Amino acid sequence: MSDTPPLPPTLADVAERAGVSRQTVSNAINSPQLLRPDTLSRVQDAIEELGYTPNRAARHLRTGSSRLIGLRMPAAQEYTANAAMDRFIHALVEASRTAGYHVLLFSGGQQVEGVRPDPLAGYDALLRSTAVDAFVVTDTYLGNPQAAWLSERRAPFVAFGRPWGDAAAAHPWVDVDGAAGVRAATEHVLDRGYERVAWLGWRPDFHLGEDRRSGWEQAMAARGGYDGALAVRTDDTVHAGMTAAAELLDGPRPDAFVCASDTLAIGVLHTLAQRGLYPGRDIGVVGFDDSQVAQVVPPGLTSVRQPLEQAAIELVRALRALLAHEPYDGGGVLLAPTLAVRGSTAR
Amino acid sequence: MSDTPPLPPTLADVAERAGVSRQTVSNAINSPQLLRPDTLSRVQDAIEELGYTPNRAARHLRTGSSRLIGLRMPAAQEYTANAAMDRFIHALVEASRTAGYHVLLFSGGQQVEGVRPDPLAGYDALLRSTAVDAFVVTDTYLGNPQAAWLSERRAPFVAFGRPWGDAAAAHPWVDVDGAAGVRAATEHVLDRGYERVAWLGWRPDFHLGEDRRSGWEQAMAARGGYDGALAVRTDDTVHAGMTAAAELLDGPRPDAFVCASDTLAIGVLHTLAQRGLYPGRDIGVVGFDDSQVAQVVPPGLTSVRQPLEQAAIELVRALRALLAHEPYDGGGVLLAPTLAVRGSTAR
DNA sequence: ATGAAAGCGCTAACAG
DNA sequence: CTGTTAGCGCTTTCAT
Repeated sequence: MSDTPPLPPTLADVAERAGVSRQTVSNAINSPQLLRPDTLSRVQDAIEELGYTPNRAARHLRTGSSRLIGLRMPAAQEYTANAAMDRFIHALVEASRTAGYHVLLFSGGQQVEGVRPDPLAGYDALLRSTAVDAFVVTDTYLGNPQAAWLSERRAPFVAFGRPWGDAAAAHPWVDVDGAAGVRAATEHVLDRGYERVAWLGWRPDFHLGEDRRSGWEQAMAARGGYDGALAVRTDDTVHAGMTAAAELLDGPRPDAFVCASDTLAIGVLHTLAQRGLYPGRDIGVVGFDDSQVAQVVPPGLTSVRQPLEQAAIELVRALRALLAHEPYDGGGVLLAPTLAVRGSTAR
Repeated sequence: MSDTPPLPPTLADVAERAGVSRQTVSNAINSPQLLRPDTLSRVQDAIEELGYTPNRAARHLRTGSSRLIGLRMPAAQEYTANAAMDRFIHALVEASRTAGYHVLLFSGGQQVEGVRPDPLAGYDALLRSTAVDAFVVTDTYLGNPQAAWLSERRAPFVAFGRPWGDAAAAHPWVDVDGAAGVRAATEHVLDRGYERVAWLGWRPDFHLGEDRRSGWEQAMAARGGYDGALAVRTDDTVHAGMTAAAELLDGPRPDAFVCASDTLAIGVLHTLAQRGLYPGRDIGVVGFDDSQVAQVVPPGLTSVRQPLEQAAIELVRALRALLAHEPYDGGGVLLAPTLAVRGSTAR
């Protein structure tokens, strides 16, 4: 470990070995059709023998493209079941790789007690230093300034999440149809023989939550079972889910809960456990996100699963179009979720 | 969205505005002590006004440092409770940021059916293209070729995980003392009044698992309760945990389980649920990793928590020393885990 | 089809 | 303390 690593070979090294000029090597890599077959293979052999890979800094400096996509990494939320970030990041890394990109992670800076972290921190510096070619923005709730701010600076970005309520938004986006997922979940529960299906959702200031709620309402109305008293909106915590479930069970007596998140659904499971009720057999429960928690908690939590791998592929596709300066058609991509059925809806 | 974004300002722009040469601006950024206070503040004002940030590609090309740390992102393991990656990545991003680094994520390539993915894929290309300054390597089980391979090429890297059994390994590492964590967990269980404490671990070919097991053995022996029949080694799946727990309950009748992972502990909870036994009150259960699952599953799973934030800080510290070519003292950093106590060990 | 020259933005070395 | 010069490795004209 004492001496320094050998310097990687450069274009010039390859050129010398192949007996051609540096430009010819560059062409062999970037425009191979310009070379005569024999020259090309001679150069390729030299590249192979030397283990040559173009220097990214030089290429970046020259072409202006870093082949890096920026993604802001939010702090892991503990004591919730929102564990989808893992899967999304991996999917994005994979999808980026096939397009010749890597993912650069950054964070919004230290969480200071009482001070709301600046969601723009990080974006600006990366943009001005040309560290990334584009961003993938994940938290696009209404009022989040990122999209507007990035648009203003004409920074290339694609959002995972619709520009809720912002009709003026003019950036590409990919999202999952939560309403359809909840509708399918509600229909599944009704098909299983549960009748009084409650909705356990978020406070109405999130469009995302209201969208999901509409799926429940549609399914219930279509079967003639809609009852507004069966819908509750609360915070996205296990404790809030527990409390809301207890109140519903004491009031309008639902026999199933469709929830806006796995976190809320877990809250329901807590209340059932306290009352000696068994998920599935006694009360049906459905979550949203197909977290690891849903997958392993006894007896298995039925949950709406987002197609994150597909979403990542669509995001990268949109990014490539954006970076190739293809005209943006103004539309987004809406993907259909699936339902992972488990013990909590087994009667 | 039609015209191109304005080009970021360069050193020359700042120099012109401040009425100095480019080099002086560079000095103002990299060696401010060389400038006269008034010149410095004039340059700083110009930087501020123009919103200048050094171009990373140019800096990288010139200095040879990308200020990027490479981390391989493994695929999320579904149907397990091993959700610590999220937390670790965020911690690493945070720690890197304070040191002026960003994290570049890459993956080992597509998982092909039946073909074991090459753990070296990705490392080589990033190294030769000088895309990253160093790597953080996370899966350092014995027989994993990454460490040896990287050492051989003199690639700077730090491992999160000890070089188990490889006495020749000469790279910096940071790890968590699993044995101590399990020992504390076992003592906690004994203190709570459980007596026949079983060990539910992994197959013995992983040093990591044997290390954790030794913590259980030590604690049991110290209290005079050691019984080899109470130890089981199996695969790290929920199902294996279920089966092993059932067999133990039918055989040597333990009244508590200390497990090598939250995944196995969840398996125990499944078996308890099937038999109408209540975690904590009837049978104590402890997991390892303090996953989201442990945090939210009713009635809460007591679990050994790795200090990942601290680990990330130590990893970055080691990385900085390595990149500054400080002599490596040959030692590693071993961190003490904590125990998150929850309902599954409440009597 | 191949080669020569220029320059992306920055910093290290040196001159004033 | 400040300015000049050179060059990191690559790609993009433009000649040949």
